[in-house]
Amino acid sequence: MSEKIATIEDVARHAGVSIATVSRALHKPDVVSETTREKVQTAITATGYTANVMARNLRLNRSGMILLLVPDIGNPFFSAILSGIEKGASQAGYNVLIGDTQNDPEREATYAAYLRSNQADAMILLNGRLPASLANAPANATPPVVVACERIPGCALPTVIIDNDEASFIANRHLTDLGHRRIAHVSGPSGNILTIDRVTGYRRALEAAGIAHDPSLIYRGDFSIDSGIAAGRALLGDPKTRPTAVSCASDGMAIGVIVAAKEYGLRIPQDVSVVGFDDIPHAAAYDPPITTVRQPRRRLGEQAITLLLDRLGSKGLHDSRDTGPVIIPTELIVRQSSGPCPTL
Amino acid sequence: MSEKIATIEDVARHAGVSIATVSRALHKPDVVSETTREKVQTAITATGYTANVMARNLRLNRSGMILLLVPDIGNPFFSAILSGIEKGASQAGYNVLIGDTQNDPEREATYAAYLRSNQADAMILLNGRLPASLANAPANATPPVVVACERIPGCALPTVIIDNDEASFIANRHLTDLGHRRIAHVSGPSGNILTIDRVTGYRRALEAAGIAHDPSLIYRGDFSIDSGIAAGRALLGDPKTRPTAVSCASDGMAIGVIVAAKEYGLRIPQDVSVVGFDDIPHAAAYDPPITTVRQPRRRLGEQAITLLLDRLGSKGLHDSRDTGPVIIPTELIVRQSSGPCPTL
DNA sequence: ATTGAAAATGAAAACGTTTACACAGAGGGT
DNA sequence: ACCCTCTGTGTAAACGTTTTCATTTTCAAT
Repeated sequence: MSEKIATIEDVARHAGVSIATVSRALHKPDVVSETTREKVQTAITATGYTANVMARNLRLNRSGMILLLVPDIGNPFFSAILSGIEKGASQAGYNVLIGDTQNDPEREATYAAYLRSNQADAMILLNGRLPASLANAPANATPPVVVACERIPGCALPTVIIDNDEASFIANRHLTDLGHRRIAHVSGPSGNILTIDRVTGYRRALEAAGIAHDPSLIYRGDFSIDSGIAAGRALLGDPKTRPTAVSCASDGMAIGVIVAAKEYGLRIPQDVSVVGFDDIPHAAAYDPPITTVRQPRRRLGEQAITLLLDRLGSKGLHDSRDTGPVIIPTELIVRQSSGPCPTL
Repeated sequence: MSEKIATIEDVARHAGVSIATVSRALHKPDVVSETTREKVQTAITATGYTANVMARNLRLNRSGMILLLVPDIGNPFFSAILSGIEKGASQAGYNVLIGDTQNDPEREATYAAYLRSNQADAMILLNGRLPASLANAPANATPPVVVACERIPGCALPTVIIDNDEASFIANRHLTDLGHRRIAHVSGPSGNILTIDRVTGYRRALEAAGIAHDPSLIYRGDFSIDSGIAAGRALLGDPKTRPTAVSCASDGMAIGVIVAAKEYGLRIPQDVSVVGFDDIPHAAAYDPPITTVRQPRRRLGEQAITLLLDRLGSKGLHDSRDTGPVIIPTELIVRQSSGPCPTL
């Protein structure tokens, strides 16, 4: 009595037609006669038939799966991006398989192999590193891969990013505009392209204001709250060398810097201004609300999947002559963690 | 010159053996002779062969996919749970397909159909609702489904949860122990089982302290920061009726309540104590650091996948006589948002 | 009636695997 | 020499679809 699952053959037998007709009734209804279509329809409901997707995919040589490589699902930063991608993908009939790479190149390679083994039709990279198997792709037929979130230097794949350099420039210019001249920067981990671009923007802004670069004012964090606390303690401990403003490469680190500042009894923004990056939901609810660069993460995800679907839609030869990356605009959100430079 | 992908047949031809032997060399190495194994091995590297997973899955009638239904990927609350599940699944050779249901029963049904159509071997429910197709499953052979995060009343499926009632009881007893007698509760949306259980714990704690229940002290939120702000404004506006403590069903709402309290110039915890729920990373870095119930989310995910893999491992008949849900212990983390009841 | 095109259907090949079955050769015991 | 067991391999059948191609049916125009 073990409920065997119905196959297309069961439907065919039940409807008194061939399996080919059943298949056609489902996928090319216009080519099959009204009456048979109905017979098939009733047979389907009678048997409770659901097409075996794997068999179909084998035949069609596709998987209906889009592979999404993220460095860490646990990081809420990616949540909204995922959400945007998932929405677009499911509208187009694709499923999104999320691969958590933990920044491990081996895991990245494992997942990238899914493309070859037909487990995925396409891939979106959120982790800013190109799996080795893609690195030496022929230039005239790029694989169906889109890079999002972090640009990969020297990589011709379609890319969607924000202009980190410019966004950081604007955030730091906001501080120089407020009269600050001793401005520290808490960056991301070294090697990270985000880190590099945001440091560049920071330095450009200071230079534009005629401020000499002081390497001791750059603290290397890792985007986490804890590293922000460490940065704050390191930068704000000595009243003699203390900057009057700190720009951070993430909101989490900005929060950490503020926590450390409060430990020293410093008031934000009267004694020290702090700006963050990303505009996570908690930035607005913090005390004080944090001035930050809003990064439209959902939009970024949507753009990425749009780019990919375009790519998949137009089957055929694909030139890697890239039209340049798609740039999602950012916005400086001024809240109360930044204010005029205190007069000494 | 379009790089055709190598099949098992290419390997066989290249190695001068049959495809059966190639397959065996890969999956049952002990049954094939040393020399042929080597020949096959070199042939594989020579051709760059990767097995077509879809063909294998069709043959084996499995998908290697575990479907994970979440109400909203965009919600960082789930991030750590996902992460725990993903870890366990990938160790066992499964992939995790995340289905974002947006709390839409139709989408839930769509995804649940994946089980029938062989797109997924098993399912984990994080959304606290049983898709209709599973509701009337035969009692002696439950489908390979595990419920996590929210228990589903009257559902015999394997379940892993925290004891929300008891956790909420302990959080609120913490407040009564501090001498508070007028304690408000900011709950989740109505109908939600988490809401119900946490309200129950709240009421039990007050009752245990001999405090009469006052329905006007329960405010219905939706777990978000904004709803917490609204709750705070509603509860703390009138000095005459103001509670001295507020317990919240999420950390986000606790943050919102604190934001509102500060608007009224109230000090935390001198004027009003606030406790949260979940222990999200931001709870510890808030000002003041928030007393809350730590929910080991990663552990919860790990338990869920463990349960599921057990279930998958022991193929055969499965009795739905449930051994009762697995309960993950919680922990009250006392920080500085809660303190003694102010003497009037 | 006959023809011929158009419409509807069925038979069978393919997609790339795994595996049940059969079979050949190699020893080892009588 | 014979039989018997092992070991290693190949043949071919499945898995459930989609689709090409050929065939049948329909039906309007002669």
